[in-house]
Amino acid sequence: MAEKKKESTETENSLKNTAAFPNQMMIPENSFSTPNSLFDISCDDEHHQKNSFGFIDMLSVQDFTNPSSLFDDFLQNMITAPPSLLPPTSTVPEYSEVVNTPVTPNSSSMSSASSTEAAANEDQKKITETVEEEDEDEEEQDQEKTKKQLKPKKKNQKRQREPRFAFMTKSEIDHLDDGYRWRKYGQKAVKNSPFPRSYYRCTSTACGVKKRVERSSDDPSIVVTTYEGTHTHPCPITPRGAFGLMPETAALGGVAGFTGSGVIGGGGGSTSHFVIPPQMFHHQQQQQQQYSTLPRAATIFQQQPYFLRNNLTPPPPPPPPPSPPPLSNFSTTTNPTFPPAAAATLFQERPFCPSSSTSLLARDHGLLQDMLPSQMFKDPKQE
DNA sequence: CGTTTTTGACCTGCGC
DNA sequence: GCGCAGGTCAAAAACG
Repeated sequence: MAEKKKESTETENSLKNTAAFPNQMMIPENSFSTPNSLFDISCDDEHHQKNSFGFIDMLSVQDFTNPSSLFDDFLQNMITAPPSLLPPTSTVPEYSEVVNTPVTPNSSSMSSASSTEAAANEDQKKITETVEEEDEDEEEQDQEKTKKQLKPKKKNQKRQREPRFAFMTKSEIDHLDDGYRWRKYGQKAVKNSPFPRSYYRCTSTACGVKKRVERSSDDPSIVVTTYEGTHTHPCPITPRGAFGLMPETAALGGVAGFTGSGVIGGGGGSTSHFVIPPQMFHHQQQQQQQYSTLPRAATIFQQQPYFLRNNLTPPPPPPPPPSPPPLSNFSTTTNPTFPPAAAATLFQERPFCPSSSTSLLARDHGLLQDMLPSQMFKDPKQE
């Protein structure tokens, strides 16, 4: 009810504006419309070189220094990765992001992971500088929070930032159901955008995960969701089957509730594809093996196209396939019993696959077959 | 009646 | 120091 009210008002707003996410890019809808493009990009050497850390690049400006975050392993990989695999920072826009697989006009979606906005990036930089201080202050700050209403905060205490993870979703629904329960605690008008930004907090006690939801002023149909923090509890919605891993992975360190790239089908005809860095995902996979007896989830990453990260003009999209399986279709229809909004189809990025694409593909196939249409796994070259 | 949303006020950080 | 913008709080209202 209330949500619908809000929805309607924001939808109204959405008709008016443009221009709030200059740093965010959309990918042409057909750029990933085929399995071919979906899976081949990651193995392209040139792309590989430049794209391997696309997501990482983006996250590198995030608060991966937070020792309690799932970015720990991720960061380790970052640090230990051969320098040659790390793209020169100068070539990577600060606000790059991953966008993938938009599908249908109404239910198409895209994901992005980024620090989302200039402010966020600034924050992250500051975080990096002050992370040690923050670590020490964490407990103190919790106490501080309780007092803060009545007493002024310490001036020298910088606000703690959790790792952020943002993605864009093409959806009519602002607040996508990701399986967790959120309580709205604030709403603010955003400068240069007619759309308000909503602030949500995980309702679980002791779980400080926050979520910001705002609608892109560039494209009102796009909802930008920014997660901040790490869930410390299982997902309250525990769908059976492949998606059962969601709560676990989330509890094990998935940023703010989703475990990787995936598809969220909003109840109202929206889907969201989101992506996490491969290292992160591998970490989670390992964790899953340790903790989970549930079926594997489909796990596919999608490599981020170079042009997306570097603000380049996208190359002409590949010719449309004879009958490309609409990604949105499988994401919203292949698991009818699963809460659509909580569904997650994971896309695995494969930055380190120059010579092992076959085995990786095979592995992915095993993971993917849980939920992707069989034609999705056909080797494009065999077609 | 418990939970969630709304909303104005307040706080903080930053740029000028 | 001041103003602005983002973020948060909490009382009140709405909802189930």
